[in-house]
Amino acid sequence: MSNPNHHVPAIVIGRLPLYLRALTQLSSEGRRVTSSQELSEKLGFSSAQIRKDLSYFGEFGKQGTGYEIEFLEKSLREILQVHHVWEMALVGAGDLGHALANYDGFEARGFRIAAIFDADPQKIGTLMGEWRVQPIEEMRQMLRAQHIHVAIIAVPAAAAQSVADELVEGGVRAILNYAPTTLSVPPRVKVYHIDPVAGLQSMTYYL
Amino acid sequence: MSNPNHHVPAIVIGRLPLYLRALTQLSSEGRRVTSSQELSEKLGFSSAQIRKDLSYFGEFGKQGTGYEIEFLEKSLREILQVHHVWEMALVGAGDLGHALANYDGFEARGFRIAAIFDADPQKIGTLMGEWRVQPIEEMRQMLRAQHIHVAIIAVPAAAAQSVADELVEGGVRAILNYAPTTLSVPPRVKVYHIDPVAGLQSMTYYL
DNA sequence: CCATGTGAATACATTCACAGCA
DNA sequence: TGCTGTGAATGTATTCACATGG
Repeated sequence: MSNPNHHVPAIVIGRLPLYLRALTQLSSEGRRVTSSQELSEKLGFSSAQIRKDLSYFGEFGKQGTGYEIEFLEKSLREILQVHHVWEMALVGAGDLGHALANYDGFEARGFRIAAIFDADPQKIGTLMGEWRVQPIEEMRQMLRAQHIHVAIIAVPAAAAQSVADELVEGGVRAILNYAPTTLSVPPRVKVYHIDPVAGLQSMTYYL
Repeated sequence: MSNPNHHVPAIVIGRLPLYLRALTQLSSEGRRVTSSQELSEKLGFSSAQIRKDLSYFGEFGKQGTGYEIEFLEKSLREILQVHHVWEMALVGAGDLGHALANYDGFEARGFRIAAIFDADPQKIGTLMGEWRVQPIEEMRQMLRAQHIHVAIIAVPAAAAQSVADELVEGGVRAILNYAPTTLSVPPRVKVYHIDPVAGLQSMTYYL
């Protein structure tokens, strides 16, 4: 199947960033060509799965040879739309917000923090990394003015839903949610939830 | 199926922490009883799925009534083995490590940081939250001495694999990995990987 | 000959729909 | 009656295995 106009399962989309990450690592090691077999070993998915996943989007490999790393990397970046950089709003200037503001891994992978917001008057106007913390009251209009469509929620659980509502009002369509609570948003808005404790709990089951 | 000695799919285990989180929220609101329907609305899974997931472990509800929240909460905590608190090692005293050290959401959900390690001589001996940063050279024996089986990796990608190797040597069997790289560990060791950028990339696909 | 790309087969997960019981 | 618990039915995902072509 090489018709890109076909429905691609969400679970496949979720693996593409991992393929991309592995390819970037390989190319940083100076490698030029790889195979579904090698990626399989690095990532822990079967080689057949990798080939099938890629086949949803076209034919990227050469039979008998494998995949040209740079080409596949570029293709995946375009598929995931991270060939250009997305400006993000970061909401929450606590410890987590601070760590995210200082994280240097965003830009190379397609994201950049454009503004930081918080509700606490004590924090507004202070510097966090290279940004000055903005009042959340101004968030909606700034999102609109700067055409920001991606945001990170790093506020306590109790505040997360109202922040999400504001983000949606401001035109945000992708939310990375660090608050340990389920958000309700319109269907056009995507939410990716990060809950480290849930991850830990699902491991202790096996201990 | 009410025989607990049956194989439970990993995907089911992964949802239990979310059920638990929702139940804790409900009970903190003073609620005593809930239903698969209500949990379904709060969490976005179908009610049939919630009932079937729970049925792997026994019968927790009353027909015609629903689930007694406190009882189901307690049962899930026991299934996930978070009815007692796990001591954790945190490796990496950077910004992320700092945020994790100050995070107050671990303890109520079954985890506590017991020690923080770093390789940077500048950081060793300094205070981070309530902990003094320990040299990574001493990590292995401290893990053994304190019977620590759970750890968090919050170091740069380049250092993550060697940290993981040390953790495994020290007897750790569950690793929460924040480094953007795949770890290779023996099969008895569980790894839960957190990659916020991968989450963002899987959302921008849809924008 | 080697590794891709892919239909077909298998395995797994979710939903349906209803019997059974408070 | 109302909601659980669960076999059966359906729907999805993964793996198999091989034709294809560099």
